[in-house]
Amino acid sequence: MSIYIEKNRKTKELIQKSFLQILENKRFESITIGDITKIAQINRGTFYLHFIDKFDLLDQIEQQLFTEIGNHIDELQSRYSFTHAFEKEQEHLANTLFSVIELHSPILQIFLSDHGRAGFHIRFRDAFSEKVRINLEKNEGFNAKLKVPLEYFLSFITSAFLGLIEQWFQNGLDKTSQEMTSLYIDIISFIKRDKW
Amino acid sequence: MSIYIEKNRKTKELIQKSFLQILENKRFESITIGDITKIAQINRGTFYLHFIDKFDLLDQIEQQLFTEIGNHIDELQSRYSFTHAFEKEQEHLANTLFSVIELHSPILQIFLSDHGRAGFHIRFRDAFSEKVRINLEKNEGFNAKLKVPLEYFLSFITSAFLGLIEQWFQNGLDKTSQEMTSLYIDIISFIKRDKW
DNA sequence: GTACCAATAAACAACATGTTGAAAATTCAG
DNA sequence: CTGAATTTTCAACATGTTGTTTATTGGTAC
Repeated sequence: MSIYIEKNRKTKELIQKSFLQILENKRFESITIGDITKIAQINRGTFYLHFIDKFDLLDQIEQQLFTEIGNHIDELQSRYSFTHAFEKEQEHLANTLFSVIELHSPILQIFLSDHGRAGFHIRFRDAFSEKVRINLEKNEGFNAKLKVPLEYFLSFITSAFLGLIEQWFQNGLDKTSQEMTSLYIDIISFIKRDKW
Repeated sequence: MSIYIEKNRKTKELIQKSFLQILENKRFESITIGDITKIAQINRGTFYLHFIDKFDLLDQIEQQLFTEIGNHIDELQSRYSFTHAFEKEQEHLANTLFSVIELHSPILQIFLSDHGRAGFHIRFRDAFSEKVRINLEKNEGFNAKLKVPLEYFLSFITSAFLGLIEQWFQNGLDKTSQEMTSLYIDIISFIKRDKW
Protein backbone atom coordinates (compact mmCIF):
# COMPACT_ATOMS: atom_id res chain seq x y z
CA MET A 1 0.00 0.00 0.00
CA SER A 2 2.61 2.51 1.10
CA ILE A 3 4.65 2.24 -2.07
CA TYR A 4 1.66 3.55 -4.07
CA ILE A 5 1.36 6.62 -1.90
CA GLU A 6 5.05 7.28 -2.31
CA LYS A 7 4.93 6.76 -6.04
CA ASN A 8 1.93 9.00 -6.38
CA ARG A 9 3.64 11.73 -4.38
CA LYS A 10 6.77 11.45 -6.47
CA THR A 11 4.91 11.74 -9.75
CA LYS A 12 3.04 14.78 -8.48
CA GLU A 13 6.28 16.34 -7.35
CA LEU A 14 7.87 15.54 -10.71
CA ILE A 15 5.08 17.34 -12.53
CA GLN A 16 5.44 20.41 -10.32
CA LYS A 17 9.21 20.43 -10.73
CA SER A 18 9.07 20.04 -14.50
CA PHE A 19 6.48 22.80 -14.70
CA LEU A 20 8.59 25.24 -12.70
CA GLN A 21 11.56 24.40 -14.88
CA ILE A 22 9.63 25.35 -18.01
CA LEU A 23 8.21 28.45 -16.35
CA GLU A 24 11.72 29.89 -16.14
CA ASN A 25 11.88 30.20 -19.91
CA LYS A 26 8.25 30.37 -21.00
CA ARG A 27 5.19 32.38 -19.97
CA PHE A 28 2.54 30.53 -18.01
CA GLU A 29 -0.08 31.42 -20.61
CA SER A 30 1.70 29.61 -23.41
CA ILE A 31 2.78 26.49 -21.53
CA THR A 32 0.75 23.42 -22.52
CA ILE A 33 0.08 20.24 -20.57
CA GLY A 34 2.05 18.49 -23.32
CA ASP A 35 5.11 20.64 -22.62
CA ILE A 36 5.02 19.62 -18.98
CA THR A 37 4.50 15.90 -19.45
CA LYS A 38 7.17 15.80 -22.16
CA ILE A 39 9.77 17.18 -19.74
CA ALA A 40 8.50 14.97 -16.92
CA GLN A 41 8.53 12.02 -19.34
CA ILE A 42 5.08 10.81 -18.37
CA ASN A 43 1.88 10.32 -20.31
CA ARG A 44 -0.26 13.38 -20.78
CA GLY A 45 -3.21 11.58 -19.23
CA THR A 46 -1.26 11.07 -16.03
CA PHE A 47 -1.24 14.79 -15.49
CA TYR A 48 -5.02 14.78 -15.08
CA LEU A 49 -4.82 12.19 -12.31
CA HIS A 50 -2.99 14.72 -10.18
CA PHE A 51 -4.38 18.09 -11.27
CA ILE A 52 -7.62 19.38 -12.78
CA ASP A 53 -5.81 21.62 -15.24
CA LYS A 54 -2.75 23.85 -15.37
CA PHE A 55 -4.47 26.53 -13.31
CA ASP A 56 -5.02 24.03 -10.52
CA LEU A 57 -1.34 23.09 -10.78
CA LEU A 58 -0.26 26.70 -10.28
CA ASP A 59 -2.81 27.25 -7.51
CA GLN A 60 -1.45 24.29 -5.55
CA ILE A 61 2.16 25.42 -5.95
CA GLU A 62 1.17 28.94 -4.93
CA GLN A 63 -0.67 27.68 -1.87
CA GLN A 64 2.28 25.52 -0.81
CA LEU A 65 4.59 28.49 -1.25
CA PHE A 66 2.46 30.76 0.95
CA THR A 67 2.24 28.09 3.64
CA GLU A 68 5.98 27.50 3.60
CA ILE A 69 6.82 31.19 3.67
CA GLY A 70 4.30 31.81 6.44
CA ASN A 71 5.76 29.04 8.56
CA HIS A 72 9.28 30.31 7.99
CA ILE A 73 8.34 33.80 9.06
CA ASP A 74 6.57 32.55 12.19
CA GLU A 75 9.54 30.40 13.07
CA LEU A 76 12.11 33.14 12.67
CA GLN A 77 9.90 35.61 14.52
CA SER A 78 9.33 33.28 17.46
CA ARG A 79 13.04 32.95 18.09
CA TYR A 80 13.16 36.63 18.89
CA SER A 81 12.42 37.70 22.44
CA PHE A 82 9.96 40.55 22.43
CA THR A 83 11.57 42.88 24.90
CA HIS A 84 13.29 45.22 22.49
CA ALA A 85 12.58 48.78 21.50
CA PHE A 86 9.93 49.21 18.85
CA GLU A 87 12.40 50.31 16.20
CA LYS A 88 14.47 47.22 16.84
CA GLU A 89 11.42 45.04 16.44
CA GLN A 90 10.61 46.70 13.14
CA GLU A 91 14.13 46.11 11.99
CA HIS A 92 13.97 42.50 13.06
CA LEU A 93 10.71 41.94 11.21
CA ALA A 94 12.17 43.50 8.08
CA ASN A 95 15.24 41.33 8.34
CA THR A 96 13.08 38.24 8.85
CA LEU A 97 11.06 39.03 5.75
CA PHE A 98 14.10 39.71 3.57
CA SER A 99 15.72 36.48 4.77
CA VAL A 100 12.67 34.38 3.98
CA ILE A 101 12.29 36.06 0.60
CA GLU A 102 15.89 35.32 -0.23
CA LEU A 103 15.33 31.68 0.66
CA HIS A 104 12.39 31.39 -1.71
CA SER A 105 13.73 33.76 -4.35
CA PRO A 106 13.95 31.24 -7.21
CA ILE A 107 10.22 30.63 -7.31
CA LEU A 108 9.22 34.14 -6.22
CA GLN A 109 11.22 35.75 -9.00
CA ILE A 110 9.32 33.75 -11.58
CA PHE A 111 5.92 34.23 -9.97
CA LEU A 112 6.37 38.00 -9.75
CA SER A 113 7.63 38.28 -13.33
CA ASP A 114 5.55 38.38 -16.50
CA HIS A 115 6.03 34.62 -16.78
CA GLY A 116 3.81 34.14 -13.75
CA ARG A 117 0.10 34.56 -13.28
CA ALA A 118 -1.83 37.82 -13.19
CA GLY A 119 -2.69 39.06 -9.73
CA PHE A 120 0.03 37.16 -7.91
CA HIS A 121 1.57 40.29 -6.45
CA ILE A 122 -1.77 41.18 -4.85
CA ARG A 123 -2.29 37.74 -3.33
CA PHE A 124 1.31 37.74 -2.12
CA ARG A 125 0.98 41.21 -0.64
CA ASP A 126 -2.21 40.24 1.18
CA ALA A 127 -0.42 37.33 2.82
CA PHE A 128 2.39 39.68 3.73
CA SER A 129 0.00 42.27 5.13
CA GLU A 130 -1.37 39.80 7.61
CA LYS A 131 2.08 39.25 9.17
CA VAL A 132 2.79 42.96 9.31
CA ARG A 133 -0.63 43.72 10.79
CA ILE A 134 -0.07 41.32 13.65
CA ASN A 135 3.27 42.90 14.34
CA LEU A 136 1.95 46.46 14.24
CA GLU A 137 -0.97 45.73 16.51
CA LYS A 138 1.38 44.55 19.23
CA ASN A 139 2.14 48.25 19.55
CA GLU A 140 -0.71 49.37 21.77
CA GLY A 141 -2.37 52.58 20.74
CA PHE A 142 -1.19 52.15 17.19
CA ASN A 143 -4.67 52.29 15.75
CA ALA A 144 -5.44 55.40 17.77
CA LYS A 145 -2.40 57.27 16.46
CA LEU A 146 -3.09 56.27 12.87
CA LYS A 147 -5.64 58.58 11.37
CA VAL A 148 -6.12 56.77 8.07
CA PRO A 149 -7.90 53.42 7.61
CA LEU A 150 -5.58 50.57 8.56
CA GLU A 151 -6.09 48.76 5.25
CA TYR A 152 -4.71 51.76 3.34
CA PHE A 153 -1.66 52.04 5.59
CA LEU A 154 -0.98 48.32 5.27
CA SER A 155 -1.31 48.44 1.49
CA PHE A 156 1.05 51.38 1.42
CA ILE A 157 3.80 49.89 3.54
CA THR A 158 3.63 46.30 2.30
CA SER A 159 3.58 47.43 -1.35
CA ALA A 160 6.60 49.61 -0.68
CA PHE A 161 8.32 46.60 0.83
CA LEU A 162 7.37 44.44 -2.10
CA GLY A 163 8.72 47.15 -4.40
CA LEU A 164 12.12 46.86 -2.74
CA ILE A 165 12.00 43.10 -3.18
CA GLU A 166 11.15 43.39 -6.87
CA GLN A 167 13.99 45.84 -7.39
CA TRP A 168 16.27 43.47 -5.49
CA PHE A 169 15.29 40.69 -7.89
CA GLN A 170 15.67 42.96 -10.90
CA ASN A 171 19.23 43.72 -9.76
CA GLY A 172 19.94 40.01 -9.65
CA LEU A 173 20.00 39.76 -5.84
CA ASP A 174 23.00 42.09 -5.66
CA LYS A 175 22.72 42.47 -1.87
CA THR A 176 22.44 40.24 1.18
CA SER A 177 19.25 40.25 3.23
CA GLN A 178 21.18 42.15 5.90
CA GLU A 179 22.11 44.84 3.41
CA MET A 180 18.51 45.03 2.22
CA THR A 181 17.39 45.57 5.81
CA SER A 182 19.86 48.44 6.18
CA LEU A 183 18.68 49.88 2.91
CA TYR A 184 15.09 49.73 4.13
CA ILE A 185 16.00 51.45 7.39
CA ASP A 186 17.91 54.12 5.47
CA ILE A 187 14.92 54.87 3.27
CA ILE A 188 12.58 55.20 6.26
CA SER A 189 15.11 57.48 7.97
CA PHE A 190 15.44 59.56 4.83
CA ILE A 191 11.68 60.02 4.59
CA LYS A 192 11.55 60.98 8.27
CA ARG A 193 14.39 63.46 8.18
CA ASP A 194 14.59 65.14 4.82
CA LYS A 195 12.43 67.17 2.53
CA TRP A 196 11.99 65.29 -0.71
CA MET B 1 -9.97 56.77 -49.69
CA SER B 2 -10.63 58.37 -46.31
CA ILE B 3 -13.76 56.33 -45.70
CA TYR B 4 -11.68 53.13 -45.86
CA ILE B 5 -9.28 54.41 -43.20
CA GLU B 6 -12.25 55.35 -41.06
CA LYS B 7 -13.91 51.99 -41.50
CA ASN B 8 -10.70 50.18 -40.67
CA ARG B 9 -10.18 52.29 -37.57
CA LYS B 10 -13.75 51.70 -36.39
CA THR B 11 -13.48 47.94 -36.74
CA LYS B 12 -10.19 47.92 -34.86
CA GLU B 13 -11.76 50.01 -32.11
CA LEU B 14 -14.77 47.68 -32.02
CA ILE B 15 -12.49 44.71 -31.48
CA GLN B 16 -10.66 46.45 -28.63
CA LYS B 17 -13.92 47.54 -27.01
CA SER B 18 -15.48 44.10 -27.24
CA PHE B 19 -12.35 42.54 -25.82
CA LEU B 20 -12.29 44.88 -22.82
CA GLN B 21 -15.95 44.16 -22.23
CA ILE B 22 -15.25 40.43 -22.03
CA LEU B 23 -12.18 41.00 -19.87
CA GLU B 24 -14.40 42.36 -17.12
CA ASN B 25 -15.93 38.94 -16.56
CA LYS B 26 -13.32 36.52 -17.88
CA ARG B 27 -9.57 36.02 -17.39
CA PHE B 28 -7.37 37.05 -20.29
CA GLU B 29 -5.90 33.55 -20.48
CA SER B 30 -9.21 31.89 -21.20
CA ILE B 31 -10.62 34.41 -23.67
CA THR B 32 -10.63 33.09 -27.26
CA ILE B 33 -10.56 35.01 -30.52
CA GLY B 34 -13.99 33.50 -31.15
CA ASP B 35 -15.33 35.07 -27.95
CA ILE B 36 -14.18 38.48 -29.11
CA THR B 37 -15.45 38.32 -32.67
CA LYS B 38 -18.77 36.93 -31.50
CA ILE B 39 -19.36 39.96 -29.27
CA ALA B 40 -18.06 42.34 -31.93
CA GLN B 41 -20.28 40.56 -34.48
CA ILE B 42 -17.54 40.30 -37.05
CA ASN B 43 -15.94 37.39 -38.82
CA ARG B 44 -13.18 35.63 -36.95
CA GLY B 45 -10.84 36.13 -39.89
CA THR B 46 -11.31 39.90 -39.65
CA PHE B 47 -9.58 39.86 -36.28
CA TYR B 48 -6.38 38.71 -37.95
CA LEU B 49 -6.53 41.64 -40.38
CA HIS B 50 -5.98 43.96 -37.42
CA PHE B 51 -3.97 42.00 -34.86
CA ILE B 52 -1.40 39.24 -34.93
CA ASP B 53 -2.97 37.42 -31.97
CA LYS B 54 -4.63 38.22 -28.68
CA PHE B 55 -1.31 39.10 -27.07
CA ASP B 56 -0.74 41.74 -29.72
CA LEU B 57 -4.22 43.07 -29.01
CA LEU B 58 -3.46 43.47 -25.32
CA ASP B 59 -0.02 44.94 -26.02
CA GLN B 60 -1.51 47.63 -28.21
CA ILE B 61 -4.19 48.53 -25.68
CA GLU B 62 -1.57 48.65 -22.93
CA GLN B 63 0.70 50.87 -25.01
CA GLN B 64 -2.16 53.25 -25.83
CA LEU B 65 -3.07 53.41 -22.16
CA PHE B 66 0.46 54.32 -21.09
CA THR B 67 0.69 57.01 -23.76
CA GLU B 68 -2.66 58.50 -22.78
CA ILE B 69 -1.89 58.46 -19.07
CA GLY B 70 1.55 59.95 -19.67
CA ASN B 71 0.10 62.77 -21.73
CA HIS B 72 -2.55 63.47 -19.13
CA ILE B 73 0.04 63.69 -16.37
CA ASP B 74 2.25 66.01 -18.40
CA GLU B 75 -0.69 68.21 -19.20
CA LEU B 76 -1.92 68.52 -15.65
CA GLN B 77 1.62 69.08 -14.36
CA SER B 78 2.37 71.81 -16.90
CA ARG B 79 -0.58 73.86 -15.73
CA TYR B 80 1.08 74.20 -12.35
CA SER B 81 3.54 77.05 -11.87
CA PHE B 82 6.67 75.76 -10.24
CA THR B 83 7.20 78.38 -7.60
CA HIS B 84 5.72 76.57 -4.65
CA ALA B 85 7.28 75.01 -1.61
CA PHE B 86 8.61 71.50 -2.12
CA GLU B 87 5.92 69.90 0.01
CA LYS B 88 3.26 71.64 -2.04
CA GLU B 89 4.82 70.35 -5.23
CA GLN B 90 4.79 66.82 -3.86
CA GLU B 91 1.18 67.21 -2.93
CA HIS B 92 0.34 68.55 -6.35
CA LEU B 93 2.09 65.65 -8.08
CA ALA B 94 0.23 63.18 -5.89
CA ASN B 95 -3.05 64.85 -6.67
CA THR B 96 -2.27 64.84 -10.38
CA LEU B 97 -1.52 61.12 -10.29
CA PHE B 98 -4.66 60.24 -8.34
CA SER B 99 -6.77 62.32 -10.72
CA VAL B 100 -5.36 60.66 -13.81
CA ILE B 101 -5.75 57.23 -12.25
CA GLU B 102 -9.37 57.96 -11.43
CA LEU B 103 -9.96 58.97 -15.04
CA HIS B 104 -8.57 55.67 -16.35
CA SER B 105 -9.83 53.53 -13.49
CA PRO B 106 -12.15 51.27 -15.55
CA ILE B 107 -9.32 49.80 -17.59
CA LEU B 108 -6.68 50.01 -14.86
CA GLN B 109 -8.85 48.05 -12.43
CA ILE B 110 -9.08 45.19 -14.88
CA PHE B 111 -5.43 45.28 -15.90
CA LEU B 112 -4.24 45.22 -12.29
CA SER B 113 -6.62 42.40 -11.35
CA ASP B 114 -6.11 38.69 -11.91
CA HIS B 115 -8.08 39.04 -15.15
CA GLY B 116 -5.21 41.01 -16.64
CA ARG B 117 -1.80 39.96 -17.76
CA ALA B 118 1.13 38.95 -15.56
CA GLY B 119 3.72 41.63 -14.99
CA PHE B 120 1.44 44.56 -15.73
CA HIS B 121 1.97 46.13 -12.32
CA ILE B 122 5.72 46.22 -12.94
CA ARG B 123 5.42 47.82 -16.36
CA PHE B 124 2.92 50.30 -14.97
CA ARG B 125 5.13 51.12 -12.02
CA ASP B 126 8.13 51.66 -14.28
CA ALA B 127 6.17 54.20 -16.31
CA PHE B 128 5.12 55.85 -13.07
CA SER B 129 8.68 55.91 -11.74
CA GLU B 130 9.83 57.94 -14.68
CA LYS B 131 7.38 60.75 -13.90
CA VAL B 132 8.30 60.73 -10.22
CA ARG B 133 12.02 60.68 -10.97
CA ILE B 134 11.77 63.79 -13.11
CA ASN B 135 9.87 65.53 -10.35
CA LEU B 136 12.30 64.52 -7.61
CA GLU B 137 15.37 65.56 -9.57
CA LYS B 138 14.03 69.09 -9.85
CA ASN B 139 14.96 69.25 -6.18
CA GLU B 140 18.65 70.05 -6.40
CA GLY B 141 20.85 68.11 -4.05
CA PHE B 142 18.28 65.34 -3.81
CA ASN B 143 20.67 62.68 -5.00
CA ALA B 144 23.33 63.86 -2.56
CA LYS B 145 21.00 63.60 0.44
CA LEU B 146 19.73 60.18 -0.57
CA LYS B 147 22.16 57.53 0.62
CA VAL B 148 20.55 54.55 -1.07
CA PRO B 149 20.55 53.82 -4.83
CA LEU B 150 17.90 55.90 -6.57
CA GLU B 151 16.28 52.91 -8.25
CA TYR B 152 15.54 51.35 -4.86
CA PHE B 153 14.03 54.54 -3.50
CA LEU B 154 11.90 54.95 -6.62
CA SER B 155 10.70 51.36 -6.42
CA PHE B 156 9.86 51.87 -2.78
CA ILE B 157 7.84 55.03 -3.17
CA THR B 158 6.09 54.24 -6.45
CA SER B 159 5.12 50.77 -5.23
CA ALA B 160 3.72 52.31 -2.07
CA PHE B 161 1.73 54.70 -4.21
CA LEU B 162 0.50 51.89 -6.41
CA GLY B 163 -0.47 50.00 -3.26
CA LEU B 164 -2.76 52.86 -2.26
CA ILE B 165 -4.29 52.86 -5.72
CA GLU B 166 -4.95 49.12 -5.60
CA GLN B 167 -6.57 49.47 -2.18
CA TRP B 168 -8.62 52.35 -3.54
CA PHE B 169 -9.84 50.11 -6.35
CA GLN B 170 -10.48 47.24 -3.94
CA ASN B 171 -12.68 49.57 -1.88
CA GLY B 172 -14.69 50.38 -4.99
CA LEU B 173 -13.30 53.93 -5.40
CA ASP B 174 -14.81 54.97 -2.08
CA LYS B 175 -12.92 58.28 -2.05
CA THR B 176 -12.34 61.22 -4.38
CA SER B 177 -8.85 61.85 -5.75
CA GLN B 178 -8.65 64.83 -3.39
CA GLU B 179 -9.38 62.60 -0.43
CA MET B 180 -6.79 60.10 -1.63
CA THR B 181 -4.21 62.88 -1.78
CA SER B 182 -5.01 63.84 1.80
CA LEU B 183 -4.79 60.23 2.84
CA TYR B 184 -1.38 59.97 1.19
CA ILE B 185 -0.15 63.12 2.96
CA ASP B 186 -1.48 61.78 6.27
CA ILE B 187 0.43 58.53 5.87
CA ILE B 188 3.69 60.32 5.09
CA SER B 189 3.15 62.58 8.08
CA PHE B 190 2.42 59.61 10.30
CA ILE B 191 5.63 57.88 9.23
CA LYS B 192 7.57 61.07 9.86
CA ARG B 193 6.13 61.81 13.28
CA ASP B 194 5.25 58.62 15.06
CA LYS B 195 6.86 55.44 16.15
CA TRP B 196 5.18 52.53 14.44
C1' DG C 1 -17.08 50.67 -65.79
C1' DT C 2 -13.06 49.21 -63.85
C1' DA C 3 -9.80 48.98 -60.29
C1' DC C 4 -9.60 48.87 -55.42
C1' DC C 5 -10.50 47.84 -50.50
C1' DA C 6 -12.51 46.06 -46.21
C1' DA C 7 -14.99 42.47 -44.52
C1' DT C 8 -17.06 37.85 -44.97
C1' DA C 9 -17.76 32.91 -45.52
C1' DA C 10 -16.06 28.49 -45.58
C1' DA C 11 -12.62 25.22 -45.31
C1' DC C 12 -7.97 23.59 -43.73
C1' DA C 13 -4.10 21.49 -41.12
C1' DA C 14 -1.94 21.72 -36.81
C1' DC C 15 -2.25 21.52 -32.26
C1' DA C 16 -4.33 21.46 -27.31
C1' DT C 17 -7.73 19.73 -24.31
C1' DG C 18 -10.09 16.55 -21.29
C1' DT C 19 -11.97 11.76 -21.14
C1' DT C 20 -12.12 6.79 -21.37
C1' DG C 21 -11.34 1.95 -21.63
C1' DA C 22 -7.55 -1.17 -21.88
C1' DA C 23 -2.98 -2.48 -20.23
C1' DA C 24 0.89 -2.73 -17.10
C1' DA C 25 2.74 -2.74 -12.48
C1' DT C 26 2.24 -3.65 -7.63
C1' DT C 27 0.21 -5.67 -3.48
C1' DC C 28 -1.32 -9.36 -0.74
C1' DA C 29 -4.17 -13.46 0.60
C1' DG C 30 -4.15 -18.31 0.32
C1' DC D 1 4.22 -19.08 -6.04
C1' DT D 2 -0.07 -17.83 -8.05
C1' DG D 3 -4.12 -15.44 -9.13
C1' DA D 4 -7.30 -11.76 -7.85
C1' DA D 5 -7.66 -6.98 -6.51
C1' DT D 6 -5.89 -2.47 -6.65
C1' DT D 7 -3.39 1.39 -8.46
C1' DT D 8 -0.89 3.75 -11.97
C1' DT D 9 0.06 4.52 -16.68
C1' DC D 10 -1.02 4.88 -21.35
C1' DA D 11 -2.86 5.16 -26.33
C1' DA D 12 -6.71 6.70 -28.74
C1' DC D 13 -10.80 9.59 -29.28
C1' DA D 14 -13.95 13.50 -29.76
C1' DT D 15 -14.03 18.29 -29.31
C1' DG D 16 -12.51 22.96 -29.66
C1' DT D 17 -9.01 26.69 -30.83
C1' DT D 18 -5.63 28.68 -33.77
C1' DG D 19 -3.83 30.94 -37.70
C1' DT D 20 -4.05 30.72 -42.80
C1' DT D 21 -6.08 30.60 -47.26
C1' DT D 22 -9.24 31.10 -51.19
C1' DA D 23 -13.24 32.81 -53.25
C1' DT D 24 -16.87 36.19 -52.81
C1' DT D 25 -19.73 40.35 -51.46
C1' DG D 26 -20.79 45.21 -50.98
C1' DG D 27 -18.97 49.55 -51.29
C1' DT D 28 -15.75 53.55 -52.87
C1' DA D 29 -12.52 55.98 -55.96
C1' DC D 30 -11.29 57.64 -60.27
